[in-house]
Amino acid sequence: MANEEIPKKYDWKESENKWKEYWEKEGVYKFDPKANGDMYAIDTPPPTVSGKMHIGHAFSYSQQDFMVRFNRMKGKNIFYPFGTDDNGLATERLIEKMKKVKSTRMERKDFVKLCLETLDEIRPQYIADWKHLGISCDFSIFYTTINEHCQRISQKSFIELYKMGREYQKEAPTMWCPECRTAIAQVELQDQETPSTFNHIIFKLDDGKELIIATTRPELLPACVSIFAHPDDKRYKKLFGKNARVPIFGHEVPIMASQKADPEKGTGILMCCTFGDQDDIEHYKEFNLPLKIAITKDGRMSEIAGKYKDMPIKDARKAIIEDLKNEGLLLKQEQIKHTVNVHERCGTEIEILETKQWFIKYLDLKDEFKRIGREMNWHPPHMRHRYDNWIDGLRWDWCISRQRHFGVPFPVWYCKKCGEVAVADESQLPVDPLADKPKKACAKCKSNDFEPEKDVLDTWATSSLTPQLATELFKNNPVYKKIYPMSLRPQAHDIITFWLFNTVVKNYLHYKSRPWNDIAISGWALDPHGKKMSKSKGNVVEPQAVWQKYPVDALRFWAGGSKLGDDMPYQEKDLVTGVKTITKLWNAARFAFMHLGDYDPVKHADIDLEAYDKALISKLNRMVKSCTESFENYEYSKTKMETEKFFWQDLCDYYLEVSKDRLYNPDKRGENARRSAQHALYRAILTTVKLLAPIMPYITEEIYHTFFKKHEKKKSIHLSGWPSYDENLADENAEILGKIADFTVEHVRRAKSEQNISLKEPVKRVVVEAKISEEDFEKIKEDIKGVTHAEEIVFEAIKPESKKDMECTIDI
RNA sequence: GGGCUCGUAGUCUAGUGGCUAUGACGUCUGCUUGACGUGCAGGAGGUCACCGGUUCGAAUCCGGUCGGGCCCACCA
Repeated sequence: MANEEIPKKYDWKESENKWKEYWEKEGVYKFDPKANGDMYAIDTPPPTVSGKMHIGHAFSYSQQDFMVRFNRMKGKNIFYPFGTDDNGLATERLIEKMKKVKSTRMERKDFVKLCLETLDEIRPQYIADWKHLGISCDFSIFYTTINEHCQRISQKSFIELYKMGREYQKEAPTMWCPECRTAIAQVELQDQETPSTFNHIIFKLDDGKELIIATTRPELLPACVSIFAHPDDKRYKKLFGKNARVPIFGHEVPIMASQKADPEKGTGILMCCTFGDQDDIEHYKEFNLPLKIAITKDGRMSEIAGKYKDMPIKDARKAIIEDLKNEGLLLKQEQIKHTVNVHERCGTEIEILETKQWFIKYLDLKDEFKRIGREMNWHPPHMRHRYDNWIDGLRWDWCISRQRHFGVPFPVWYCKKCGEVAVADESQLPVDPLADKPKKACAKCKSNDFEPEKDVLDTWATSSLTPQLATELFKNNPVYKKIYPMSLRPQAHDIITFWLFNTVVKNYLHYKSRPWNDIAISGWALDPHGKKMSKSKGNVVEPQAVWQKYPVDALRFWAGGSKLGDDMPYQEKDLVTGVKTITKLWNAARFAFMHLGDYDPVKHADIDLEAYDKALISKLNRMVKSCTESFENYEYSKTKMETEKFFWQDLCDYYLEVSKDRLYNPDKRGENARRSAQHALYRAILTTVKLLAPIMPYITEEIYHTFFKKHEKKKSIHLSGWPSYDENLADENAEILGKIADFTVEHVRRAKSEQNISLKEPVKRVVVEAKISEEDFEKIKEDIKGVTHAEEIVFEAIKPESKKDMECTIDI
């Protein structure tokens, strides 16, 4: 391109649209199953299609993309699929709202169909945000966690684990959300601090004596089945074996001893209800207590609550407290704050109900899961502790059935005659038992009369299969074997216990192997004050609004500023810095090419370099080495920092200024001096742009095409190869000379600044003292003279034994 | 209560034993330097949370204290 055609300003909006389209049209990120090079396969997190991309997504997806782009430039064969997560409650709610329907009033098949159709409509717009962010996925390797492909894999997984004996169905106390009316798993619990009242309630003994029990949940009184105190508690020892009468409800319950009772807590004596908490379940099992259910699946009082029947839990609590007061059975009330478990989707306090559910048995495998955890490389390493910590705290088998309408159906029927479980045949997957029939008669009694399972699978039972959902798209291709285990699982730290752990579980159960080699855990984007963003606080920043105002590259540049795993405050000023860097890159490249003229990197490859240029190339070469190492270690922020510093300080502030004399005045300095500068400029700008390409894909592509493509010939900078370290370019001596030159320039600049005079003003005399030979100094003398506009430069050698290394005196 | 993690100029941040503690933003003073004023040059600004220890030497290692964050547990 001729100089006059190069625009003075970089138009980022135009550039973004142009390259986004070009990358797609040219298949720059297309996976090639036949390509050479080591495989680098990414288990891309499928974002929930029912939401909008938020700044946290922009943050963490940018970070994973840096690493992918680096590996692509390194020549690896990139398998980078994209999926959307549209399974589960979030989608169900969205479709109900959008289409004004109630899923429960529709046939499951019809509702699922409506979901799939609606999702197909809204998905392209949603994915467009990810494309705009510059994520270099091959978007044609695509799955949605609810489509037929995924349903088939998910159901197949269920069938396999069932046949292995890892899945069982059981009537058991289960965590239940009365709002969503479904069983949930331990991982879906969330803590919430809630104000509550500690009620001291009077129970009567046979002999008329009173027993004071403190509880926050008096509505569970009808479900009270026993009373416990610590075996050594002197206050209650004599009561063991006796009965107490439950106030209002009047039934008698035994008073027993339990190690779990804490004499220090409350009144030291507690009531056991079926069920209020974990301990109740354990007491229920240990003492073989009766089952009294006070709460129904929709969060109301059951029949045993008598006159409180059908009341919502909280109303019943109030009414019972009122009645206790009236009967003089409420001794006192204390206001307390305590944390309760709520359902993470809806914030409703969970209940423990006895229901029939499907479970994956895995508590016996804790050590194996931890072993697999140690087999993988965690970045940063300490994130593995969260994983171990979670496994240590696991107390429930994985409940995988949900009493919902939308999701992957259980491929299961029950024989009406004998109750035997019939699982679907693999050939009929995906299957909906509500509409389809088993292929064979009942294995036990040969009956053909079946009852379908209505429940759907937990959404995590499917999303824990993302390595399979993606790789099985290439099941019939020889490359299939090379993709698994995948190279990388990138994700944020909040779902280590959900997605990451569950994926390890499924992959272990199916293959006894780890799903990935590396794990990269991103942090969160925080508000400018380091606080978590949330809609209720009103401090949410939308990436769509950001890239209206700033280039996407600037947003990614910000995301590249934090170490992997660290949270990062979002500050608009960081975007401004990004914009400045983009402008500076554009201008520096423009400057370089204004002066490159007929320079040809191939034809002029054997140029005899000037000392100052050798210094630059040597430094650049060292930087390539350390940037590569940083990237290989997932430390993209180090690469960014180092490159940025080199570019801004070494290259722009010093090199470009020093080289001007040679570029503008070839008559004075000679043809070789000019060619040498051209060579250094070409290499330095190209290398810098390549090092920043993973972080800022748009501006670097623009610069590559505008200036370098005619020489470099690759169709994209992102396929142009990562710069390689060349030992032969290391030149320690040249770097020392470079340092002396820069030191001198700095001193002259300071002297001029102190005198408030322009940098282009000449100075009379500069005396440089350094520990080099006169001969070596001659190699940089003209460069120093050119940039400082010194009329006279005098050199004095410092003796090797002297303490100081260099000195500079200026005579203005 | 347990695990992990962090505490560095007004703000964000680099730095895991060794020159005068890094960079950016902000601030102050200059400079219309033939790429860029979205720029250039220069300056001011820090008891590296606190206490103690190891060491010739500590922001960095060890112990403790205080404070923030995340996860888990408890929820009588």
